[in-house]
Amino acid sequence: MVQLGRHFGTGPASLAEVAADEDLPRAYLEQLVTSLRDAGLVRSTRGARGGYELARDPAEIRMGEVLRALEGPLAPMICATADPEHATTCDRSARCTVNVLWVRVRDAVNSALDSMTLADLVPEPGAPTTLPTTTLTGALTPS
Amino acid sequence: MVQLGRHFGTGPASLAEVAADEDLPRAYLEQLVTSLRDAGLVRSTRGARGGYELARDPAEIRMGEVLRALEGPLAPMICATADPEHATTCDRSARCTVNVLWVRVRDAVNSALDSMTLADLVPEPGAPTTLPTTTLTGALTPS
DNA sequence: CTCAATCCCGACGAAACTACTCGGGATTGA
DNA sequence: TCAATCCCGAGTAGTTTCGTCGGGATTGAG
Repeated sequence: MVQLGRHFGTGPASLAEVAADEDLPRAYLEQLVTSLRDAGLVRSTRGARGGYELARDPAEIRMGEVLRALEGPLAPMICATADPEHATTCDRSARCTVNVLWVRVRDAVNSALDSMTLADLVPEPGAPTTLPTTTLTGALTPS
Repeated sequence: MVQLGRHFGTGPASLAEVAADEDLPRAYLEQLVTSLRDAGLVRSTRGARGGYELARDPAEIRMGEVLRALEGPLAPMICATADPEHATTCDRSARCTVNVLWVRVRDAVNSALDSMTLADLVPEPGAPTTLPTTTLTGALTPS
C-alpha cells in the first residue's frame, strides 16, 4: 500500500513492479491485493499495462482500514470482536471477567491504527521522513 | 491469575483447584504459572497443602505485567519491540516506513493493559461486575 | 517414618495459522 | 495475435500455540 501510495496519481502499478520494489513474491502480493480490492481500497485494471492503484487519496485511507481489510476484524480475542457478523461467544463467557480488558485493547489498537493515514507513511520524495501530523483521533479515552 | 486473585489472602491455591475452577488442564497451567513465578507475580509453596498465591495485592498487579510475563514483550511486529534485549532489526528496515505505526500500536496496547489491574477483573463476591476505576494511565497521548 | 499431595522440569506432539507457491484461466493494449 | 497483466482456487512448509507425558523433588499429616 505504501508503494501504491508513492505511485498515486500516475496510473496503475503492476504487481511485478511492486514486488520488485518491495522484494516480496508477486504471487503472494496477488493474494493480499485481492482483499484490498474487495474492501474498495484499490482499483485494478486488467490486461497489458494494467495494474493496481489506490481508490482514494492516501490521506483519506486510514491504516485501520488497510489492516482490517487484510486481517479481518482486529481483536485480541474472539470474545472481543467489534464486528457483530464475526461475533462468536466462547463457552467460558459466563465465568470469564476478562472481556472488558480485551475490549479496551481492541479499541486502543483500532484507535491507534485509525489515527494514521497512508499519507503519513508514504515517504515524500524530497523531504526526510517526518513525523505524521494527521490526527483524527480523540478516541483514546480509556474509560 | 483471576482465580488466584479471588483466593488472595487465604493461603496458596493448588493447581488442581484452579484447573477445576477454570476448566483448564492442570499440566498446561503448570507451564503458564512457571512464567508467572519467574516474573515474580506469584509465589509457590511446595509439598502437601502447597500451591500458588499472588505475590502482591491484586490492585498492585497491572495486567500488562501478567501478559508480558506470559507472552514476552508485547509488540505487533519484531521491529517494534520495546525491550532492547529482544530487539531484532528486520532486513527491510532501511526502506520500510511503517515502523512508526507499529510503535504507536505497541504503546497503545501496553497502555491499555497497564491501565487495568488484576483487582479490576477479580469479581467481588457480593457486588455485581462493576466498571473498573483504576486509572494510572495518562500515557495514551498519540503524538 | 512414611506417604500422598503437591510443585518442578524437560521433552514431546497435534492442530492451527502464516507466509508463500503453483497452475491455469480471463482480459486487454500494442 | 500475443504478451502483459489481473484473476482464482487449491496446495504446502515452517512456525506457533496449546496442550500432553513421565518422572523427580519437597513437604505436611498421620
